[in-house]
Amino acid sequence: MTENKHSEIPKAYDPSKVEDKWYKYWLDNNIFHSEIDETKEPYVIPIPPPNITGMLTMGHILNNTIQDILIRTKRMQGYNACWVPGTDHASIATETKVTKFLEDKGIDKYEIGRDEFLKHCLNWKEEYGGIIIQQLKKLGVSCDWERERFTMDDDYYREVIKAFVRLYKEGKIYRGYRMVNWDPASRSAISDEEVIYREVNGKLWYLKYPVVDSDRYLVVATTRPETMLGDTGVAVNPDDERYKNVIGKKVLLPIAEREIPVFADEYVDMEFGTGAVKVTPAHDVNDYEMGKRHNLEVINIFNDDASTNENVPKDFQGLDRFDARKKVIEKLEESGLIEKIENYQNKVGYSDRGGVPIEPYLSEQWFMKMDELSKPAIEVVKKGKINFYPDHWKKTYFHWMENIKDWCISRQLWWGHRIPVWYHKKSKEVFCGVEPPEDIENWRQDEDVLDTWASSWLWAHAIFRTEEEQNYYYPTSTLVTGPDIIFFWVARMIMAGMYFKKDIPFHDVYFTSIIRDVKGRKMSKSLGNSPDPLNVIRDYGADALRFTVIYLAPLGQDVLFSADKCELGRNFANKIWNAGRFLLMNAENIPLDKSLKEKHIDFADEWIISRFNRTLTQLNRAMDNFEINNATKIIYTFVWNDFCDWYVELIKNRLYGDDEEIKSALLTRAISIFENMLKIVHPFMPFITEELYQLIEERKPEESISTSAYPAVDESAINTSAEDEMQFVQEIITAIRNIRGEMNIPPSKSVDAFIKSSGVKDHQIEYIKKLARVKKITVDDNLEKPKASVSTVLKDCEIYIPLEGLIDLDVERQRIEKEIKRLEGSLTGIEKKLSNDKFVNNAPPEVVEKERAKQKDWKESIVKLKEILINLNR
RNA sequence: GGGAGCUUAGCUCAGUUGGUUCAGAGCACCUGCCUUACAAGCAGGGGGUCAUAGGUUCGAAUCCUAUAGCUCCCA
Repeated sequence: MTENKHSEIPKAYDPSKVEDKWYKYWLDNNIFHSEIDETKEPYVIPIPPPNITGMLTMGHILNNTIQDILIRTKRMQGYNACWVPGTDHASIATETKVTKFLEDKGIDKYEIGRDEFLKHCLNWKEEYGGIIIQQLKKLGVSCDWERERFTMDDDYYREVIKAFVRLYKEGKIYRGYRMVNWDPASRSAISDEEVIYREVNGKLWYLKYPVVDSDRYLVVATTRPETMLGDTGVAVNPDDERYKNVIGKKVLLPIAEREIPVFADEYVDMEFGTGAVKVTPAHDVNDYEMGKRHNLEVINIFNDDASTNENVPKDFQGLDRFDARKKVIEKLEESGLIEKIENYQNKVGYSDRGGVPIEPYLSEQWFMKMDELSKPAIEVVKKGKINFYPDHWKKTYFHWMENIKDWCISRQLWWGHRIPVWYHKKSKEVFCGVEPPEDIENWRQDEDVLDTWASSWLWAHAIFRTEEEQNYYYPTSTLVTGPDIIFFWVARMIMAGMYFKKDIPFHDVYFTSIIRDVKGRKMSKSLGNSPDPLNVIRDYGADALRFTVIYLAPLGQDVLFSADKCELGRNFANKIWNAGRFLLMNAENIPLDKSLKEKHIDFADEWIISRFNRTLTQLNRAMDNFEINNATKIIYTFVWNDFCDWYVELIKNRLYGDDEEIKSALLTRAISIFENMLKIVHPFMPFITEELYQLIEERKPEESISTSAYPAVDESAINTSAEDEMQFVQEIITAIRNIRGEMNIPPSKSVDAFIKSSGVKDHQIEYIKKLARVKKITVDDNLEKPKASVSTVLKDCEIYIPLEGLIDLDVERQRIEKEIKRLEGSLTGIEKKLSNDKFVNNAPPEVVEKERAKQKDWKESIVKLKEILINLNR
């Protein structure tokens, strides 16, 4: 036993005194580090690398808590647990941030040039990029920090380049002049997945285009009047009677003063606007396709920042696209060429990162062919080699995979993996290689970098540096991530795994909930509704936050979170703390003796051991099915209801008795059960459990609960008869407490009880006395109801509490009548059922039997209660 | 337009294979308690036609269909 004075253990658990100490201890003892060990099965989690520009959010808390619970459980279960942490370089986000950072200092990115800018990026990463990692440590996560990776680490960088070169050489990557989603803010292309559509209240302008050699106008409706400067045609539906006579004619495009053709195309929707649409091949995907079909001229009117270029009339050049819109409208209005303006709601694509509307823009980009890459990735999920939790995400996955389009992987940015392609300055030869061409002075490297996801899609294997490590740790075990990146990352990682490693990247994918505020709104900085997790940890403790957030997060459901909900976890931590405090304080006076652990066992001990093993069975099943939320509830119920509410109370009689050996045996056993309980709580609440584990006895310096053996289920300890007996005793105690409550008898006042039953055994009586605060209990199968007593009827058991002078006959009558009414209601239901031949004949015999037994019990109880009612005045 | 998820106590949510031990938990509420682990606590209590309407079944919160409302994804 340790020398600590347990009576000095504070009454309330204070996480701030505990958490940092144990995190340091775990790191100092290298408990989270994994090395190849062929004798052990690896269990591996690749962290979803947070963005280096990011700060810890509640989403990260949930996500990483789940990962930590999984990895800590497996570690204790003897797996070679390896959780690889890291960050991703977040090309656009970081470049935007650093550009802004430099601007604030008066430095222009384009003036200092690429190399200088990249130095600033690295500096910025050194300074700020590790913040989120430091924040994560406060949560207690057991990542293998020695393995921390960054998507721009030299060797990771090389992996990305090697992957590009291989895909290029195998014909999976090509360069093409295409219409892409252009983000004018970052002046870069982005992928389809990075476009988010927002409903906006816009306008629909009806523009009048004069028909050449005629006095009529053709009216076109558009949401983007400024693009008219790039119109090169007007389209109508071939079946549209209204316009049959203008097909083949020309209209004079206002402002630009250009004659453009009117043509027919099936694509045109007769119902939209006037049925005639302006066609701008350079700035609309559908118009581009139409333009190709009809050989229209393609006039690009925008620079890469979406300002108007030299292809528009002088007065209109150099304007931002929204200023250009104003000016076009003004000009057309002056000329009387606007028929009308309607309010119009439509969806506009915005850049996920840049936050501005994207511009469909023609440019030279690099693409990855996805059709063949997707096939094996679809297979492995279909065949169940990879499982999704919740399973229904498969549908979303398949839908996207089966309609997959080529992936635009080039970005016009500097921060990222630069495309390993060189163009010969004279011969225009193209070279692609991991190493640059030898006569580098004759070559010019492609300016673009790769989409960040084209680096992080290699994460599951590229986090391991050597071939041996990849062979041992890959495929990884479980990926825990948000469903919002199912396409960006999960799907692409599966494709990368199948392509580069010929094997799945992970076996299970757990899709987490989305954390919202109490009103169900998404957490956002602008709303200010996102609590800072570090403040929550400071106020409630990391364990409380972890437990609460998991308790609130059922699989596949959103979580409505506010910091004060952490009282749940804090109170639970305090409950565990005080249970430990109780046991340890007793251990100051009662010597512990492990040789006595199996001695002096009575049914209460058998019951709690049985309950523990049953709980463990349920817990294991929940964890196997990734029902982590359910797991917290199973643990909570056992700890609070079974162990604290009942078992701790049940052992007090014996613990305060005279038999020293029994006391020793009992306390040793209780502490041993408590210690096992701590172990199953530990993955959820690592700090408090380590603290208590270390207080229980002097441990060796490296002996942590984190690496202790997880309890195994002992089937033989599951004892149904002890559980039944305990349930009977609990019912009696609850019944007496109920009477006390209803009769307003304070706890300080003890009562006597008469129990008419043949089922109550002598050894149960002391427990009933203690827990129901009864002074004297008389048990007799034939006893008469004592005078002036309150009664209650249980199955095979009547209880009388004499309360001379305290009984209000009306209250007592009402109490009994209410109980009779309740039972009669149940009885009516069951008798209806039993009188139905179809039920009796069709239902399984054991169900019918069960119903009959219930019917009998309730009938008997009603008879007894009625007797009591009749004799009430006696 | 296509798809996914949700609707159970005042609030937030559990409820695995249909069977009155399955109508539950936490919070909130009411009553009584500072009972030598814990007032961040203990004991007791009230509260729900399981969104609506049909259907399958001996039996439906649970399975099917339709409707309404909310959330999200894709086009």
